[in-house]
Amino acid sequence: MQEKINNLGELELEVLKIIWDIQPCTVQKVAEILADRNGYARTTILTIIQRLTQKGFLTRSKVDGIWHYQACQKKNNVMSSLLSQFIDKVFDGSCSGLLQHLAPEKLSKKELSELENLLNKARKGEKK
Amino acid sequence: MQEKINNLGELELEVLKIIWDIQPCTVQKVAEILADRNGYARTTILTIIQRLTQKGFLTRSKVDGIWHYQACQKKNNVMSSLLSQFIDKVFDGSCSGLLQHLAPEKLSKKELSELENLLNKARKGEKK
DNA sequence: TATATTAGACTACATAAGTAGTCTATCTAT
DNA sequence: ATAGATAGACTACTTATGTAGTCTAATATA
Repeated sequence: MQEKINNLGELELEVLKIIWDIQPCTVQKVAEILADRNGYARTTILTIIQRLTQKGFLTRSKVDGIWHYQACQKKNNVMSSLLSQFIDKVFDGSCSGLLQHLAPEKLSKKELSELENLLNKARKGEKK
Repeated sequence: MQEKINNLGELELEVLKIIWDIQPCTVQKVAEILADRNGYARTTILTIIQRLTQKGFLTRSKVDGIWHYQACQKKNNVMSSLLSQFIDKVFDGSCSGLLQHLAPEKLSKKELSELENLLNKARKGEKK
């Protein structure tokens, strides 16, 4: 169902996340946020956004002479895809492997109930 | 507790995994396995193993004039570290995020019981 | 011993990603 | 109209990683 997302660097992902939150938005806006957080130069963010656009993660439209960007892939899809690729690469596709390395003592209450939820959902669809 | 492992490429990890399995071993041995699987040149694997050694993942000792390699970091530690970094980077450190993206319908029976196990362990240590 | 094979060091080249500078076209305000 | 500020295109440099070749030393074999 999902396409391979092998080509998404760390900063690129960070920028993409910001855009998911505040889209539609300008380079300027994203740059401000990231400059505050990490002191990146404006043109660094510009470049990243340009690359994200090329790679098909963003679209843009001009409003009053300024480009406004929007994500054109759903956050959930991208996240799921990243996760499944990670599981493939690190745990040879086995969720087991991953699960064994999730430190139980680090899970919060909220996470615990999510876990329970996941388990229930899975049990339900089980049978076979 | 664990050091950052930011510097481990995909092929490097693949090689490291093989070495965890068959160590102590020679470049030759690893190269054979990977040549079969993916047609890599012998020297490609040599290079990867050299880099892994530099990066502190492997040690070597000469036996009859030939280098034998061994991992010097535990597989479990490396895996955990990779996972936690991934969670940091993709899900902003939240296991929740990850859990929500684990597709329940993809979990096998074995994985289900592991999940249950994890949940129990966590519940036990909960209280606070 | 001359030759073929093997192992390893070193070099090299490509691509992706991080990072940012320069230059140019606007736009805005004096 | 001119000067400073803004936005964007382009270029550039760096490091990590994938990929593999060349050259040399050592070993085995004919």
